[in-house]
Amino acid sequence: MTDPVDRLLDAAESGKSLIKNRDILQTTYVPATIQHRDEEAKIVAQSLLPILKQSRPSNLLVYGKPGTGKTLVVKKVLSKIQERVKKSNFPIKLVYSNSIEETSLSGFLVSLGRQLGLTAKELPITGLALDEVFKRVLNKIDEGKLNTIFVIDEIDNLADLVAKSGKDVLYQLTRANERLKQGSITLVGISNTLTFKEKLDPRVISSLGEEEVVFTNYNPNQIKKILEERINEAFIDNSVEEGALNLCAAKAASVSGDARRAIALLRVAGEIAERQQSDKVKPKHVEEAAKKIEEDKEDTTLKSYTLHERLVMVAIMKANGSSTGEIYSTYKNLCKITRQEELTNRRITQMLSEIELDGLITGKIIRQGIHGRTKKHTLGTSITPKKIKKIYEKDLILQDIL
DNA sequence: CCTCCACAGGAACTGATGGCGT
DNA sequence: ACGCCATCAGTTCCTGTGGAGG
Repeated sequence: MTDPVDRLLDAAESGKSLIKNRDILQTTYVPATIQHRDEEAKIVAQSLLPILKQSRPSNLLVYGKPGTGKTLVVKKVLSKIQERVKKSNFPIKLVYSNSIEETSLSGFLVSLGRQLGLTAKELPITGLALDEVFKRVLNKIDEGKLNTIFVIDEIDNLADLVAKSGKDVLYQLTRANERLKQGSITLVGISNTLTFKEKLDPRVISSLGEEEVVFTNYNPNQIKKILEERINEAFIDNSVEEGALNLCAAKAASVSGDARRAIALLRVAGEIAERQQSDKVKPKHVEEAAKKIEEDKEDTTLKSYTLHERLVMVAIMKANGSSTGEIYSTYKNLCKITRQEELTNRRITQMLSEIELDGLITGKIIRQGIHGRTKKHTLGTSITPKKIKKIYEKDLILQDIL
């Protein structure tokens, strides 16, 4: 009469684990060599040579779709340069920031400052004028005679923030060297789109785009090779079926050529296979993994929604396939039942397009002549009413309307 | 051919929040 | 204590639009 938990743990203990080194399957893991990217790595290194020679800061722009290894290559090259330069009296300070994680310009600048060693006291998250934050960051560099390399990932996002606020932080960054008596700033911008330049101030382009590197998409064969290398290191021998490997590569390549996705898919498939006590990772595990990743993503976005976003989701669920106007009145009804103050039409329209961006619903503009123009909103195929109910059933306010 | 519907979606504003500097 | 500066969710006001129906 064993406890079910014990039984589960016993099984897990005695069961073979297919994965021998989990870290290698993390997408943040930097492999010893980055395959198929020698050319690009060389260009990156080349354009950063001036720093190594201590002559002058030089900026660089890197393009490539997500999962093409651009960030990895840049990090790799930079850490090599840093290594070489360590012994000299010209140390380099690496600062990496991913703009997608920052919702505001000051947040971005503060994260740069923090990495330079400014404490919360010296550089508070909020309360300071942008110019003041900028000044403090520059002071730190000046005082410490720091030679900094700012790696700005997803720089497109930052460019959007700049455009929205009208504060030309990027321009100031490119010109900051003129304000520094000691130390220097080198910028490495990483962008997902080739067209993002159009969004930038031409003065920024001229100094930031001195050098450019383009990372092309991986093709299925390259993805397969990348996966093979990781499999060799992370899995025990002969534990991934050829068919599963091919499916991983094919799935990732067909969507985007995104190697990160392929690796994530492989990892989850491996975990599923282990849990099922399978002795090998099989194609069906990959299928299940793809489904699970998708569902997990949906669940977390659904959970991240605010009360009114949730109300809108429920409204769409109740009036699946109807127009903005109909959804709005359904939503207003729900507000009445739950005794919430209703938001304006405009805000709901905006929420609808935000939810669409999250991929949970699809909107289709339809024109009905004299009956005007509207958008029909439909739940995504994998977003069932059942799923929404399950996730929101714990929400006390929503209980009555589910 | 013109009109006019039912919204889409941009822009500018508001008010709360929050912490700094003096 | 008070003003300043920035962010954020939300509001107000607005202009734009393709085609069915007259």
